[in-house]
Amino acid sequence: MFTCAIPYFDAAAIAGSGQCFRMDADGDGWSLIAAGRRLRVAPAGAGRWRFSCSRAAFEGFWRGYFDLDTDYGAFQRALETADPFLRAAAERGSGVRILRQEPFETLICFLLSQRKSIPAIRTAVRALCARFGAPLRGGGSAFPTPAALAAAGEDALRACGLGYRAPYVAEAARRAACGALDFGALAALPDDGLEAALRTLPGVGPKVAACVMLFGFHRLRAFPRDVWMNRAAALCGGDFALCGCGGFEGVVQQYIFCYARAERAFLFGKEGV
DNA sequence: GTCCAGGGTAAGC
DNA sequence: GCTTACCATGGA
Repeated sequence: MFTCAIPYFDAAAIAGSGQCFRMDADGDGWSLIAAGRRLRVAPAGAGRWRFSCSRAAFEGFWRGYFDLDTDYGAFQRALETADPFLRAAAERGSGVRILRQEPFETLICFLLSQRKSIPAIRTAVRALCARFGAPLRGGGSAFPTPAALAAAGEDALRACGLGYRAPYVAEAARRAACGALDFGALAALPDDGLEAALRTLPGVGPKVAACVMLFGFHRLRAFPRDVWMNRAAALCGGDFALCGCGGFEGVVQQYIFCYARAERAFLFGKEGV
């Protein structure tokens, strides 16, 4: 066990942010599996959080995973002078962090996310991990390796609820397994080069590419445009006033996403979405 | 049963 | 260039 105070960190906000799909409510906290490691996080009062790992594991892995060395206070301060909508979003979304998830897992999750609800995505990801991921001591499974998914076959992927997205996942897994898709090389590319490379994959369009860039490669300029962004932008005269947010547009997007979903009735009317 | 979901693609204009 | 059917299936 390791307990510490963390500013601008809220496990509930992260679990509901839609950037990860393996963080499950568990009693008064949350359980998750990342990079083959299991963790439970729970509030410990007064801005403190309790992690079910050693201090060494926290410092060696989870600190980076939760992006705790990035100053989100600076993002919050920069948004204090933004327009009222972005200010409200920043206040509501404070505590969200851009996780440093594995690129392959992020790619697969957002490939299968298209035209799916978040609960449905979680179900599909759970099925993939249960059938093709390596079991972990103490329960649960790691996210499947590229080789495991490449060998699965499209029918077995469909059986996990992927539907017409099964060929997309199969092809991405094949390219990753054979090395044609080299995540180390991708990480060295500038933003535009990375986006272009991702979009050579079938099933990867502007939105999925932006999600993989933001959540899998920590490119904070990426701004995924989904149905929630379009709805929210319509309330802002067509688009957001992101001037002043140069360099962390993706963080702002997460704030807007959390705000729009949490306040959907207030923002869009009770009979809307 | 109906409707929609963290979209992408290909066909048609 | 921009619009439009269509894609499978789980959840609400």
